[in-house]
Amino acid sequence: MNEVAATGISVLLVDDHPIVRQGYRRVLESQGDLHVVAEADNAADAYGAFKAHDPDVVVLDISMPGASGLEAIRNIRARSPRARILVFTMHNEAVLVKAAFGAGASGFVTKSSEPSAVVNAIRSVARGERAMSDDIAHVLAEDSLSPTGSVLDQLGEREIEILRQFAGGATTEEIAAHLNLSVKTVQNYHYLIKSKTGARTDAQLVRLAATCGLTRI
Amino acid sequence: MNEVAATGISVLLVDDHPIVRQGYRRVLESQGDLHVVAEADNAADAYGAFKAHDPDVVVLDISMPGASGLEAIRNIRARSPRARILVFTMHNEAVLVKAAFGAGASGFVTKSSEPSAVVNAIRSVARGERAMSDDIAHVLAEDSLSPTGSVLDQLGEREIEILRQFAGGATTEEIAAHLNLSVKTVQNYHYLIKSKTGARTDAQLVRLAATCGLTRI
DNA sequence: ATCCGGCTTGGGAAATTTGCCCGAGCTGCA
DNA sequence: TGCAGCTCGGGCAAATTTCCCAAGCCGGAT
Repeated sequence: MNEVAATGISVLLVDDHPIVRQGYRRVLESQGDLHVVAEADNAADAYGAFKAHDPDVVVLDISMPGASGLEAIRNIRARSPRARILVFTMHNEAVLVKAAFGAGASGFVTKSSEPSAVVNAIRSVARGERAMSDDIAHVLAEDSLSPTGSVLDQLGEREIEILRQFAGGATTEEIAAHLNLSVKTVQNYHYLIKSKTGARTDAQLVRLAATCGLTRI
Repeated sequence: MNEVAATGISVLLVDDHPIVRQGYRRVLESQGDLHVVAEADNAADAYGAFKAHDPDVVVLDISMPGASGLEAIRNIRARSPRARILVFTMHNEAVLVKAAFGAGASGFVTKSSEPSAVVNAIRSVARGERAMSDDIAHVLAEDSLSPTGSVLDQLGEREIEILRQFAGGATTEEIAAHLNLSVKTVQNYHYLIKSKTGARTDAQLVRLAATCGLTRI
């Protein structure tokens, strides 16, 4: 195994914007101990690049077209449980953070973070530690992170079905009719799902459902 | 007037993500003829920085918190009609592009563009030419041919901005705070957007925004 | 110059939904 | 047997949505 700790930390950059990758690359390389050994611009290529270069840390933006970034995390972790993945995105929704950690991410920093915070997060993740930026810690703190895995694992069958129909665009009445439930019960499930997943908005719920593959858009 | 053509092109960078600015700065500086003379992380500061440094080109991301990026473009152009503004964002929706040029932008390139395309666009804009990346030209071309305009064409600028933030997961209060509007007004827009687009559900609204490229999931 | 229409901004009030409490029946499991 | 969790719904105050309206502004048409 090539443990490159002595020579620095090798990084695989995954982001769909070329110039953004280019910028990150320069910022990271200027640190001295960080070396970008490969890049990928989509989730599908990410695992191939990971296999080919065995980087110490994968830095990836989960908001990419095509397959979900969460999928990429699961993909890499499933076959290489040692992989250290740092999610680096502009989103700071608790549901996404939990989903990312649930999928196997080692860290989560937002693009609002100072560059120094980002590079420190990379170093932390490379050492095997968990890392997150201050704003993420805040949203998670208010949310009381549950130690269970994927967000959907917290949901029962009924809850998932209602979430699917809701994210698909169905109204509360339609869902109630489809499932032969009272409107009140559907409303309660709606609320329950929100509190379980930490979504504070219907829109966040739809995004969650989409990132979990519950609905396609 | 300090025409700095002989010594290169001075650039003001406006983007709300520190590390992204840092990255752009390094990419641009490495070109030799491009010099980042100032940065701003929000629309409000952008004009101040513009006045203070009189850059040849303003490179700005229109998807920022606070006042809309379009607002910033109008702001700068209103007081300095000579200003050259290059919009640089991940969004590629035709309505946004048209709105940006309408507000006075000189160019529009997406973050999907190759770095070389971006720096060439900056040079073109500095020479007073109009510039846009290939993908933008493509969406504009298709848009002009399409008999059935996008659903988003029915929406005004404010409505689009609010839809984007809503679909991104922001609450009504957050949107109101971002745009300096009353909660009531945001609620009214929310309703207005629904009736205009025919969406009967928040979830449908999010899906609509996603299929129009207003938000990424 | 004037009017018309659309955008933007908000008020008001009724209708609906949310947020969060509760209990009850069911199942599986220890 | 008992506990835990899912499913289902009642209740009720608080918040939001829904829909109507008005006023200012601006651009285009007359």
